Amino acid sequence: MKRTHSCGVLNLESVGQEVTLIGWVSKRRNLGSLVFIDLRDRAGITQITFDEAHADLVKEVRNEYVLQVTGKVVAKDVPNPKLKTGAIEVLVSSVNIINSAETTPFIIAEETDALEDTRLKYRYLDLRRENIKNNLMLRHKVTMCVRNYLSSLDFIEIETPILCKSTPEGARDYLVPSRIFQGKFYALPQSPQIYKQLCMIGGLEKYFQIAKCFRDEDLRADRQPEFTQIDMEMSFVEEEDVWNTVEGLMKQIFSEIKGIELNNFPRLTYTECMARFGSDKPDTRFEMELNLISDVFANTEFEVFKNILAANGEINAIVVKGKADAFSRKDIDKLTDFVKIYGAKALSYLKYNQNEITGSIAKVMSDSEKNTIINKLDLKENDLVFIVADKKKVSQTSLGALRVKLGKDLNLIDSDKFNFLWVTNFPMFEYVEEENRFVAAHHPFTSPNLEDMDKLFENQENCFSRAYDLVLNGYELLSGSIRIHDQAVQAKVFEAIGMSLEEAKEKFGFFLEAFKYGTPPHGGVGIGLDRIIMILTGTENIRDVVAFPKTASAADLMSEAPNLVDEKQLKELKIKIEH
RNA sequence: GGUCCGGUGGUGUAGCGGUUAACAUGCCUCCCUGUCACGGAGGAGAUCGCGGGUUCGAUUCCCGUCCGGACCGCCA
Repeated sequence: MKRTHSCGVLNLESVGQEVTLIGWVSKRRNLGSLVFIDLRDRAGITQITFDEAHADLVKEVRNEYVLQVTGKVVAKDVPNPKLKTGAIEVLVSSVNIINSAETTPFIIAEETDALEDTRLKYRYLDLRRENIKNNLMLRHKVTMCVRNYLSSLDFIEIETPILCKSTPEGARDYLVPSRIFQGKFYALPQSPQIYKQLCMIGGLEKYFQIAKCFRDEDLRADRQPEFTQIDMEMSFVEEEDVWNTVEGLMKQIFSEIKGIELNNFPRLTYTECMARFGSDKPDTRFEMELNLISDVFANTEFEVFKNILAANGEINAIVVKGKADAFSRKDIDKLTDFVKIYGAKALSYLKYNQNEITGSIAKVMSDSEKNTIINKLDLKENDLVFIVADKKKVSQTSLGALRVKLGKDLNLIDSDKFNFLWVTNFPMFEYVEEENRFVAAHHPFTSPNLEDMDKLFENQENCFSRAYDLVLNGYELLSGSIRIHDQAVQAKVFEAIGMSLEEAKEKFGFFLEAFKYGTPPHGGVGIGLDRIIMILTGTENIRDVVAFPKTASAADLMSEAPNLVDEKQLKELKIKIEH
C-alpha cells in the first residue's frame, strides 16, 4: 500500500510536500465543516485536517478506524508542543477508509483509566498505547544490543530444546504429555542449564541464547510463569572472566539505551551482604544498613533478648536518621505488623532525644547498655532505631525488608541511579528447618569453593560455592556459577547433597556420561531479560514489558488459556481427568 | 498452601439496611471553520461478580464461591 511517511516524522522541513500516511484514528475533533483527526501509527501521531470541501468524507469515521490519507504538509499557525510532529499538519485532499472499528472497551491513550485486567483481556488494543508499545520497542533494542555485543565477542547463539526431560528438583516443571510414549512426559525447560553445559562439552566454547524459560510456581509482580533469559556459558573461564563479560554487556546496554556510562560494579560476599543489608539482592541506592548489636545485650537482664542470644540468635538494628518525631506509636505498630510477615516476632524501637533514650525496650536497658548503643550506632538527635532480635536469618531478612520499605516510604531512593552489585560466594547449602538438615542451595553442578571442599560433609553451614548473582537496584538480575567439570568433585557433591549415585544417574545419566569425555572448565549466567527491561523502562510490573502476559494465577485473560481440551485429545494421550 | 485489598452503566470511581443508584469519561443525535483533553445542547446505557443466609426489606451486613491485584511460603 502506498505510504510515504510514518506518522512520527513530519516536521517544518516537510512543509509543501505531498504525503500519504496510514494509521489509526486516535482522536477526532469535529468542528462542523472543519475536522481534525490525530492519526496514529507505530511511530507517532500526526494531525490531519479536513477542510470544508473534505469534511464530509470522514463524517462516518470514528476512533480506531484505519485510514490512508494523502495531502499536503502545512505549517501550523499555533504549534502543538505536546506532539513530536506538532509544528505541522497534513491538509487532506483524499482519504481511503481502509477499515472501520467498533467502539473500543477502553480509551487508547497513554493515560488510560482502564484497569489491568480489562487491558489484558484486550491486550491487542493495549499494545496500541504509547507506553506498552515503547516498552516492547525498547526490549527489541536491548535484545539486538545483546546479540550484537556477544557476537562481537565470538559468542554463538544456539537454540536448545523446549521439550526436555523433567527433573523434579528446583522449580516445579510444566509437563507436556507424550502421545507416542503413553504415560510419559516432557518438561518445559526451567532454564537451558544442562544443554548449555553440554554445548561446552560439545566444544562450542562461547554460547548464548535469548531463551524462553518456564516455571510452574506462584507469580509475583516481577515474576511470570514463562519468562526470558539471556543465557550464557563460557569455557576455560573463572569468575573474573564471566563477570567481566557480563559487565561489558551491561555497560554496552546502558550506554546504547540510556546513554549512561557505568562504572565498574562493586562486589560483596553473600555473607557480608546479608549482614549489611538483610538481603541477597540489596537496593544500594540508599544507606540505612543493618548493624549487629548482639554484643550490646551480651549481659542483658531482658529475658526475651537473653533467650534469643542463648539460642544462637542475633540482634540487629537499623537507624532512621532524624525521624524519631515522624513516627507515632501507631506508625510503629504498623511496621511491627510488617516485619511479622517475614517471621519476626516483634519489632523493638528506640528514640534518641536530648541525650535520652526512650522507646519500647528503653526500660529494660541499663545506662551502660544505652551508652554503648548510642556510641555503636553513632546516634544523633532525633534518630530512630528499629531492632529485631530473632533467629539470625529472621532478624536479618525482616530488617532488610523494613529497610527497603522505609527507603521507599521516606523517599530515600534516587530513581535516576543504577546501582549494580555482584554478590558472590553463595552458600553451598541451606538449612531446612522442617527437615532438620542442609539441602543444596543451587543446582548440583555448581562448583564449591576450592578451599571449602573439605567442608562438603563436615561443615556444611560454612561451605560456600562459586555461585554469584548480579543485583541492580534491589532486583536479582542474574544468577550464575562456575560449574563442576571434574567427575570426582561431581560425585562428592552429589553425595553431599544427599543424592545417591543411582539417583543422579537416573536423573542426569546422559549428562554425567558426557562429563567423561574431556569436559572443559566452564561457567556462565542466566540474565533475567524481563527484569532488565523493567528497570530500563522504570516499571515495577513485569506485565508492562511482556507483549502477552499472564495474570497472577498464570491465566491468559485474552485467549482464556489454560482451557479444557477435547475428550478425543485426552484419549489419544491416555489421560483421564478425575472430577 | 496462607494473609490482605478489590469486583457498582462500555471504562474508571462514589455511595448506602429503604436512593429515581451519583459523578467523570466514553457512546449516540443535533449545532459549530482552528481544534489539539475542542466547545455547546439533548439522549441512551447498571437486574451493584455469582450462590446462599440474616432482615419486613440487602448493591449495602454475614458465609461460601469465582475473578483481579499485592505480599509470605515457593521460585535447586
